[in-house]
Amino acid sequence: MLSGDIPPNQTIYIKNLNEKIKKEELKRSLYCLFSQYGRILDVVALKTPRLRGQAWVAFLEVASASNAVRQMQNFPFYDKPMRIQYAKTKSDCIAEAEGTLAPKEKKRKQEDKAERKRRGDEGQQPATENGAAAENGGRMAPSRHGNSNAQEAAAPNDILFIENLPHETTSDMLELLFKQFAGFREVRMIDAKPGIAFVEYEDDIQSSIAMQALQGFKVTPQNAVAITFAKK
DNA sequence: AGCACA
Repeated sequence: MLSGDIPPNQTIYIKNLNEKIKKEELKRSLYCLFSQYGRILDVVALKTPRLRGQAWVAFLEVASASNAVRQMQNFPFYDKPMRIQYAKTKSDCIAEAEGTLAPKEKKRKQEDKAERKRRGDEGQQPATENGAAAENGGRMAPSRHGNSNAQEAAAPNDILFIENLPHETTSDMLELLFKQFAGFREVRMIDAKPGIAFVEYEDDIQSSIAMQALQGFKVTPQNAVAITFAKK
């Protein structure tokens, strides 16, 4: 398989990320970029020597991860093509949601060994863990509009396709809305096709961020816009 | 290249 013989997983593992990007920004951008494929439970990125340039994005559904692996393969992100695979193991946030989060003793492997070596080592005791603590603080908030796209998702595009607009909408109105996001280029509408529009950005990262931010935005109480990438 | 959850 292209995905390198790793079985499907709700979490994707991304490598070849630009290591110059700060951790928080990287996580936010990954969240924006990938939330088009479905609900994201968590984004993990560490800057330790062994883990920099890599990240994990945990989805609620495996189908989302599968679409992401295919569609975003080699996507140029901060000038470097992303290499995406399924993660090899289950994310803690998912185990936690399933109620199967392992007690946190056997977690570290290398550090564990190092520590044992350092302190002459003794027998291990199965310390009973308190499984009742339900804390999910500090995690990234899930997307408000659950995007359960279990099927095909359009490939990223610097042009967005906007639907469900009121027929009175003008391109000036849309420009007001979309130009608040970086990289905005222009709005295009077609007289013969009311209710839709195309909005162009400088690149697909910018357009993704705008999409994420404005997805489901209510232009009127009856008109929550639906945004997808335009077909190439 | 590198598969974690501080």
